[in-house]
Amino acid sequence: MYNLFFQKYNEKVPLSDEEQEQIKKYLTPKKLRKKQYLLQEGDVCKVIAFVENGALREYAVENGKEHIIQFALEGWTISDLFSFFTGEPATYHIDALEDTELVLITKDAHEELLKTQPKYETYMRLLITNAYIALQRRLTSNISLPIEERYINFTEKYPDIVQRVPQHMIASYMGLTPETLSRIRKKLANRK
Amino acid sequence: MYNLFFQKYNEKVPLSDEEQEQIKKYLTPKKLRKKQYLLQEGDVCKVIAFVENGALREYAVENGKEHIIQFALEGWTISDLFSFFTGEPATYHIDALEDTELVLITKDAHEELLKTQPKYETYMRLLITNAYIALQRRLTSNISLPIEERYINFTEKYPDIVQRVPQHMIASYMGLTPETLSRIRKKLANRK
DNA sequence: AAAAACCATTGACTTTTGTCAATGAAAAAG
DNA sequence: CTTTTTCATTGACAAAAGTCAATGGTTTTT
Repeated sequence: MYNLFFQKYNEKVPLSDEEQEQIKKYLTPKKLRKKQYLLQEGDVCKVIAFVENGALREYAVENGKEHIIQFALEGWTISDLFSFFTGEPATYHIDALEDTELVLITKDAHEELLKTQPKYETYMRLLITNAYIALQRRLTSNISLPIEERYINFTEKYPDIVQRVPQHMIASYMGLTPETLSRIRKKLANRK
Repeated sequence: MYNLFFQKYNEKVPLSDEEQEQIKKYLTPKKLRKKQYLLQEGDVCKVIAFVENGALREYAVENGKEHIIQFALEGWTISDLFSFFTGEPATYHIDALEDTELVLITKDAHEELLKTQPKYETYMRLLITNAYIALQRRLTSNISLPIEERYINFTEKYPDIVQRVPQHMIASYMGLTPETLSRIRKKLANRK
């Protein structure tokens, strides 16, 4: 059940068996059906979710339109960290794009782990550092690259997302309309 | 010299006087003249820099054009974290927009502090968490809000940047040409 | 198995943004 | 103090992206 979670954890911070057992006590498994919400805007985000299996999206709704800010496939972590840390209402929705298995760290578990498990703080620090770096690179390519390049980079970096997620959601993630993305794909196909 | 640095540090993680003295040993002060580089693309980023005084920008160059990805005024922290943590060549430039006073944490200092000062890891974790949340909100508004709103939000959130930084740099930060930003400002002025 | 919902593509048209060039004002350099 | 350099604005035009509407093919639901 927690295989992938601990595999990724150990890649960042090697754990002894005892430490692993200790941490396991604080984890909560959860299954989500396709289209089911993990978080709705306005609710307080009470968990950090690790994806063992399946796919999720995180998105904001503005003027009735959905703007996807993140996907999460197996091995990824997803949450509304602002809401999680401040206790303020969430500004994002998170829901499942496929039937999904999650490992949840609740806020209480998070705080206990920080107190009792020094390696958990290191894990969190590295997790967020990596997320920050990835986000900064995404923002940079958003600002500085032409859309064709951005789409090519995306398909090369996340071929699994391209396969499993509808194109209009990828358009949303890139800040485009579905029509525009469709036309860009056509242009790229003709290049060859 | 390190006043603001420790003020911000204590806001995140309260320190005893001894801890503060201990940390001080690892810090390096540095002054930068306007237009001077802290980091050039291709070099390895060896420091995390805290701004005691002055202003910096971090930017990528693509097709001969500068794309600003971050500003840093006093109280802010700036670095190319990807390069800093991996030792790979930096993909960004950082230079001073005004004469600037910095507090540097070198890579060696960083690693020593992590080993010897538990509160330093907490400080880093919180620092990066906040940076991540801010970046995610910026990306969200980039994708989901019309440019007028984005500019208004920017001026409300960072009035000091608007005052101290040339407009064409703010345009760059927003992913626009200077002409477009100028027209947006005109449109907003006429609204009233 | 049939009906409904979802999805990608395309065309015609509108709106937004970028590009190029010119101007005048302000700031920096000598 | 004078000369450059930098900067913001504007106009005319080109390119890019969005909007609306329609089509046909999938997939999902019943």
